[in-house]
Amino acid sequence: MKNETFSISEFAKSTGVSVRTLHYYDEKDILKPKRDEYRGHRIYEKEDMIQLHKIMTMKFLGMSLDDIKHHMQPDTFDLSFIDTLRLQESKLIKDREQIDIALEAIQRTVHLLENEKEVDQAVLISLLASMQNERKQEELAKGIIKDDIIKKMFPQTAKVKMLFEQRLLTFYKRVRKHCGKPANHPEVQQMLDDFYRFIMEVTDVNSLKELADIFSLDMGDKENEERINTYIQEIERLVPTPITEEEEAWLQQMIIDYMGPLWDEEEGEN
Amino acid sequence: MKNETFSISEFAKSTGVSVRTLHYYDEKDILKPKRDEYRGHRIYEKEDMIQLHKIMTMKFLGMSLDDIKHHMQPDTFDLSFIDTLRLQESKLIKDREQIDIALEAIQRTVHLLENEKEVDQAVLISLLASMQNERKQEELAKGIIKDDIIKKMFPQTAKVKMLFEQRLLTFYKRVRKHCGKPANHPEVQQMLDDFYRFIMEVTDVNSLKELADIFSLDMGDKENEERINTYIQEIERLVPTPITEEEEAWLQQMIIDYMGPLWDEEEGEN
DNA sequence: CTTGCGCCTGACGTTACGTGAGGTGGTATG
DNA sequence: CATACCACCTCACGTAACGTCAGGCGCAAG
Repeated sequence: MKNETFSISEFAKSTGVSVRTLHYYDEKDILKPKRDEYRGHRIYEKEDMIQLHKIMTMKFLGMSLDDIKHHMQPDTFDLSFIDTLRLQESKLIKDREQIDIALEAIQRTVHLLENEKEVDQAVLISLLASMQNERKQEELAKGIIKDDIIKKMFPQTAKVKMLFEQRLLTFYKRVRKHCGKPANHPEVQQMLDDFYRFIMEVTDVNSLKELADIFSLDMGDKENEERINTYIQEIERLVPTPITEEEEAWLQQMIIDYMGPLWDEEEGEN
Repeated sequence: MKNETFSISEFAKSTGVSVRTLHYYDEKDILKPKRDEYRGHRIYEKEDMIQLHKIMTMKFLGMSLDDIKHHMQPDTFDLSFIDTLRLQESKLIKDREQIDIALEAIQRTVHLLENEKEVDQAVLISLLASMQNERKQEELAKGIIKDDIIKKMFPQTAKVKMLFEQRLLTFYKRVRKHCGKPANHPEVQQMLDDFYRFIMEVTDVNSLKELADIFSLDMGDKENEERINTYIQEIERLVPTPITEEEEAWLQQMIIDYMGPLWDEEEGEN
């Protein structure tokens, strides 16, 4: 029946926590050992060891000291402890998902940076911003764009995503490089050709026309117009444009010049 | 060439960050907008929007504001940015591993709590503490115990672990229940029989004897003795005993009484 | 003239401790 | 006996990234 006691430093060493931490737990009424009446020194006993292990265990599960304090009184775990565990579980799962998203974004970014020697900062930011909320973008798009196009717009595997990004990146590079040149410039033509092929991998001409119709907003449906406007605003808020307004205006003009004939051509066929 | 500007609240709304956060970034020299000379109001411009997106992106990757500040000056990402990303990556991977360990522990605990109606707190703490550092325990054991036994002692799949724990749990329950009864009591006998079978699933009689020899410490090898002592201390520090000293003493006596005959019996066979 | 709005600065609260500073009782050494 | 040192005590500030008041200013409407 040995009644072993420890001074605070002994206790700290034998449990592996710091003296300061023990002070803190005492201060916060989480673990209050007996005191030497005269000198005020803390005296830890076996029972405190068990309590401390309980604390460490709950901390390891990711619980806050406030939660822990709440579960320290009863001698057996009650039902509320299961609830707490379940809560912790879902919290941890969420955390892990966030980490997974960030990790994928990092890996994709490193990949891009390694392959392209000089990457424009604005473009990279835009891509990363886009990665941050791919899911949210997909959610938003669901009300506006057809399901089968969405599926192609948001590829599942990281590999395909990386190809996607590589292409966007080189496209923006060329926009920046050629901005200001006339539409009939051969390199501009080449750029637009490539871009068109890229788009066509994701959709087809008819769907594209549909999309253009939707976003041109010239049908009288007020409610729908509202919805589409907020959609565009949301996307703009989530993903910043990687090109300047000047470049954007130029690009828009180029696309109109480029698409015009194609449009009519298709129209003629029908 | 419209030169759009925003007040702080407009800017906050259109980017989705709080006014206080913008104040904070200004204070910390991370994002300092122009000022209205007279009233001192902050004036945000398009350029600030891009900068803020850059900040948000790096934050999303898990970087600290200090790191972010460091990468805010140059207009293109330099090589040090890749290094930072790599660093972040390994940090996130570590975090995720911790989360995985905690999640598995939670799931195993919930499983136990659901199957056993009343779980003793001390036993549960002991199990959870053990889960926290399974890897470390395994590392420690490597210097002392034979590899093939280690493999059986530390099962890989969560399922087997849960079976393991269930058994330990019921065993401790029975120890607590029968403590004090004589060795020839039928229920005690049953308990010891079950325990013996449990042990035999992990090892065999010869290895068990070896283990007993090792831990009895009666060979003169000082150095080895030292190693084994520190091993035992480490394990005791990591995993608290879920039973009282009284129960432990009783159990030890029961085991000696139980093993004695078996020992001799085997000895006689050789 | 008062009220209210949007903005400003300053300051304290948050979590789980780390890191001193300055004071006390008990012991080893000169 | 004086002194140094040790282990302990309490008090208090610092950390990261903001949230949340509190008090004050310029400007517009009632």
